[in-house]
Amino acid sequence: MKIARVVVDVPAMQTDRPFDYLVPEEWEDVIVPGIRVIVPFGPRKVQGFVIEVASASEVNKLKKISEIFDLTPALTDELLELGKWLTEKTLCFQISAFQAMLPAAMKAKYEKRICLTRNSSELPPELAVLFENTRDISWKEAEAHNLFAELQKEIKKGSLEVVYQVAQKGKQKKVRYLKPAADLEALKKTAEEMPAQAGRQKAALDYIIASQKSEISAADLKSGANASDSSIKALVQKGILAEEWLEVYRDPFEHRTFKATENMALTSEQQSAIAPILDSIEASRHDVFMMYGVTGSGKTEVYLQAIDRVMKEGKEAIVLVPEISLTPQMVDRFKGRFGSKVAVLHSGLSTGEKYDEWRKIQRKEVQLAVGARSAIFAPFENLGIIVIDEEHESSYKQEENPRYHARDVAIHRAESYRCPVVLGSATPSLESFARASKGVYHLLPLRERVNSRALPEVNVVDMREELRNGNRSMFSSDLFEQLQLRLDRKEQTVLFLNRRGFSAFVMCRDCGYVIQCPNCDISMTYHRQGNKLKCHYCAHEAPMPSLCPECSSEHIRFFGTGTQKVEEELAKVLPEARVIRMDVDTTSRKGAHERLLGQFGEGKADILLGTQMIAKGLDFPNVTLVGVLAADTMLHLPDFRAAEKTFQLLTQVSGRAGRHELTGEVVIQSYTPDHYSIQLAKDHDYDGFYEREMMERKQHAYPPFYYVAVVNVSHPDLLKTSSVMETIAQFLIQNLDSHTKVLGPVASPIPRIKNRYRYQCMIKYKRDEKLIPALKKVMDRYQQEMARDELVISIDLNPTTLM
DNA sequence: AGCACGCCGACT
DNA sequence: GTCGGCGTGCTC
Repeated sequence: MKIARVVVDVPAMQTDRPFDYLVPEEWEDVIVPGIRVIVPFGPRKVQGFVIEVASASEVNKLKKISEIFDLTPALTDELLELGKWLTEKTLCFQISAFQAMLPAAMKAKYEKRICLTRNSSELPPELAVLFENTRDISWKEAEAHNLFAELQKEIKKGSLEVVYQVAQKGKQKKVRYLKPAADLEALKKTAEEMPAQAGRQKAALDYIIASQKSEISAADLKSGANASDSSIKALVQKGILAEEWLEVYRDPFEHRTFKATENMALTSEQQSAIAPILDSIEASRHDVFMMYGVTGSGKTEVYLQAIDRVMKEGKEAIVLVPEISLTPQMVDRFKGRFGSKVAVLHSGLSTGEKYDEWRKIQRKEVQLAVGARSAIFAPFENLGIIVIDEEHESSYKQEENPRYHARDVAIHRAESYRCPVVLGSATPSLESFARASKGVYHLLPLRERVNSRALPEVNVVDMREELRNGNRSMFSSDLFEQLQLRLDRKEQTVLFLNRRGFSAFVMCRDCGYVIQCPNCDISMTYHRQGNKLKCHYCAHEAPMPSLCPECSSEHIRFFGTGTQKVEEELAKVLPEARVIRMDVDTTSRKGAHERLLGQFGEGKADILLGTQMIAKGLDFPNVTLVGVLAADTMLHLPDFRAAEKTFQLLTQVSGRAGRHELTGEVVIQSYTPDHYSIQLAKDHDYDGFYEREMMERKQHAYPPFYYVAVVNVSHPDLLKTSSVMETIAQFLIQNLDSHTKVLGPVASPIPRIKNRYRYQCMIKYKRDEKLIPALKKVMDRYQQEMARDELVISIDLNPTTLM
């Protein structure tokens, strides 16, 4: 008998290995690597992935696979290999890697039920009641009745049985279709012979005949022929129509049309950028290209034409975009060029919609997947190119296990398919640009804008100066004048507020007391709606006090600037301006994003005010002014990428102005206007920034000169946390290469979240063979404590944030 | 992760 | 004597 090696859906260190199962003979042909199965595991049943089929096992008492979950493998051989690679690269469980590669709808759902084996009359009366109308009840229901002892007795006796059900979270959507049992001619005859009182039924048949279709959905029949359920039922019962449930895709773009576009003529610069890409497509060569092009230099057109070539060769393509729901304009461009050959995967879709888009890819009904980070796992089997737009974006790094970076996954997959990867950005990450400079990646510069428009002029305003001149408002006189000017000229403005690390905290002006979350060492954020305080880390809420809890002073109020406050302020100083505010509060509802942007695009507002989410990809011709209210808020975060992130953000935001005929201007307000990241962003000088920042990184031994790994420890007890971290740090110092630096341990930048204390230590290394084994050993050493105690240890190789 | 098994304290 | 508390270890 054949043996299947199965990785079970139990994310724990002890079960992070394959278990062997017997393959029942009738399934020998179906059970192949990548198939999901249900297997008995201890007393229960769990889902598992078959990763290998063998002919012998070292274990002698094997159990049989109980059920098959897939007819076609959920994971291709390539993805199975990729999963193994992910496991090693990110130190996650194999099962977590597999699950990360599949849509959430495919995750298993478990239910424990109690089932009647014989007759309810055999049960004691208090139990018999529960099984009066049903043969099985859920365990939870039984638990609620508090009849444990009785249940246990009956289970032992055998009149009741515990069953473990395994299902999938997401379902396929099915729609009822009706099909004539005979051919059309016969149907015509049947319709004519219909008794006179069956008018509705005849109408339905006539409608089907007129439609000329061999099958018709029940919904169509109801609305088109005004047929009722009863008349349809009658026709089915008479055997005239046959009922059939067919799978349909949920279409997230049902009510959208996309304007078809054709390849555009390329500028000479675009041509020299695309030539080497086409070359490596033709030669089936794996190359990584760093397409470094200023905003408006036409990167997307290059992607589109390279993809077009790939598709003409019968191959497939993946395009990653930062967070696609933020840039409907991007979807439009791909859908416009490739129409129904595109699957879109992004967070704005429901799990069901994502599942359907994924299955289009699996069934090879599309050749292009456009999506956010996880779209990198699109189950294509003949990839011809992978494009990562805005390559520097931090959202390409997953912040939960498996902590992978989509760029690394892309390069690994492209190696297997011997196809090119194109990284595009106006502000490449230092890591990628350094590789391009060294010749590891091919640099493709696009230095001109397609429409030859000059980049917008950027003014940096020193807010300290404003304060000295007696301007205490959040708008500098320069920004205010410019705003006024746009209003007069009927042009639009984008106002950007970077809220990170700068939300509205509440402080007492008399004693300086700042209200903090009782569970987290972080100040609470003031929310205007409901006059409430909220903790952004644990969602704890508290009413806004009218007196200081510390000194009972009345002078307690909120500081800092939120978008709501800016909106109020705008209403005061520019009452005639129409403002659209975009932040978490106004965009939480589905489709709110598109709606608000649509309104702004139609000119229904003068000012678009928002947070990070408006920094990306917006392209409105009438926007001629971009204001950045506080440029330096994230400059002071404890993060070695702070300067890089600031530069990227400012450059990106500036790119929103004057993209078309009208020239644009940018006003950046800052309390540290001389910082190089701000000054160089003002001059649109990426090369200058790159050189300057590389010096900093070299001096402080940060990436790209060193790799960084961070070990995080958290526990409800402070002493426990620090002592575990200390032990780990000592162990690492003793067991790593002598060139490797172990820094810390220190308390994390946010020392406590949800009543758990947090410590971390940073490892800087160049090449250290001992690192992964040492980290594995650490996890191994603490696995028991992590399972029993509340200890959590997490490891992030190449973190993008240290918070 | 679940779940069973097993070894100690406080009860009818 | 037994019920049930949770620490320990296993799952093909």
